[in-house]
Amino acid sequence: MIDVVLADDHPVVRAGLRAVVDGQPDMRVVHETGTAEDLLAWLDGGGRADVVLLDLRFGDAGPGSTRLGGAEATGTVVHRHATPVLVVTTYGTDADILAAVEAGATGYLLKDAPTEELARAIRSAAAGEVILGADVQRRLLGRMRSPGENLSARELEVLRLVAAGRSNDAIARELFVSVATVKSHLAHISTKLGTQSRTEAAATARERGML
Amino acid sequence: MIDVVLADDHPVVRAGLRAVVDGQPDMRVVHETGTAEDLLAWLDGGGRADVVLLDLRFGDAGPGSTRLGGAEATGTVVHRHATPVLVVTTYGTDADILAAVEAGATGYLLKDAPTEELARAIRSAAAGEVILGADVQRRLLGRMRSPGENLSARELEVLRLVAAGRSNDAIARELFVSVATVKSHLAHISTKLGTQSRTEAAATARERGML
DNA sequence: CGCCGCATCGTCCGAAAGGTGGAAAGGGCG
DNA sequence: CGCCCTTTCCACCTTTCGGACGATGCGGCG
Repeated sequence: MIDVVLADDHPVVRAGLRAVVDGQPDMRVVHETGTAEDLLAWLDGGGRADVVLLDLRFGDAGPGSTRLGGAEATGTVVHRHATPVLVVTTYGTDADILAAVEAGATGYLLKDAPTEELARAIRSAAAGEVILGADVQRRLLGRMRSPGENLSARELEVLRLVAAGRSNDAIARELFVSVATVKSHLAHISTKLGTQSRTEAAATARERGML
Repeated sequence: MIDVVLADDHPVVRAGLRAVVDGQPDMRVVHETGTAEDLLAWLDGGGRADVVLLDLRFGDAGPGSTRLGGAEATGTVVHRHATPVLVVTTYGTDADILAAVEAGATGYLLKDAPTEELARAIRSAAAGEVILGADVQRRLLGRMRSPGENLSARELEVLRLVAAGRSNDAIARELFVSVATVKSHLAHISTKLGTQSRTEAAATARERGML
């Protein structure tokens, strides 16, 4: 019997995951929670599980929230409790997936995966295997080819303003530097991202979840 | 007894909605589907329902897909079958909500709404009342102030490509028109959106969920 | 029928952005 | 101590954009 913990802040999705798990003869839900804190408290309090199903977008509500994110929760669960974490989320940007995998997630699935694939993934995770959905793997491979993300803090700052639609001049005034500096940063950014223009750089940044 | 139809392309979410509905003594699921076409076919074939729970992001997969979107499906269901549609979706941009409401949706909820609120919304929808979540109402009010979105189909097409980082020249070749036309469209777009540059227009478009 | 919105194209010109090739100052590291 | 990276800045030049006109044809609407 595989003991599963559900960690998702959407009640509906939680109910759906429960329905899938309960529909399998060889697994059951032993705990269900809507916050990362609660999940960790339960595990710290002696809770035992074979697999944790976790929404990566845990606590995504506000920018000022001090709540734990899905990636941090994943890392803590994996390292402190040696429990496999299967990340199940709705939309997956490249950065999301990478963050989950780097945090030690055992698997990554999108919520539109068929229930049968989900059940298989849970069994694999419980057995310690690393499972990534076919589309996820494709994304990761495409992602690896492009070196990306060696951007310095300053460059990222500039890139963010570019993606917000500011002109070089506006960015220069906002960062208290000259236009030449902004252009210089932008040139470096485009080199690192392999883009041809500011707009393309902004689009790429968004696509990779770097904003 | 309230007869409910589930229309969502995420199996997990569908299972969750079913669990919520089945947990209520006064309602039941009479049909469940993952595509808008199937939903319409079922209704056209004589299927009767008191409420349709529908994911707005129906068939959001590819740009080249000929599948029906959630908004179109909503409009068809409401007008052809006089059945209340309760839109339940994960992330709701202003444009999404507006599209749903304009298409005639009876209600709009986010998936992170508590199950009890969802059940209440279903009863309200079945009774013909229009129910919008508190946060949704707040968004709508803020949305009304900005004029926006009188963009023509062609202009939107151009805007999408701009947001994807294409140059005017690339867009012109992609749409089989001259660069002058692209610039003309772009000028109109910036006038309508009140933006000063292509990048700002792209940023605004994203913010308003027009992509 | 005229008017308006839409889509298409054109020219001209100035402004913005991008590319090239520097340079200088500071920090970190072997 | 040199070496590299980051950040800052400069000048020069080319490409691209954006604004300001105008012009055509089409379709809907009163």
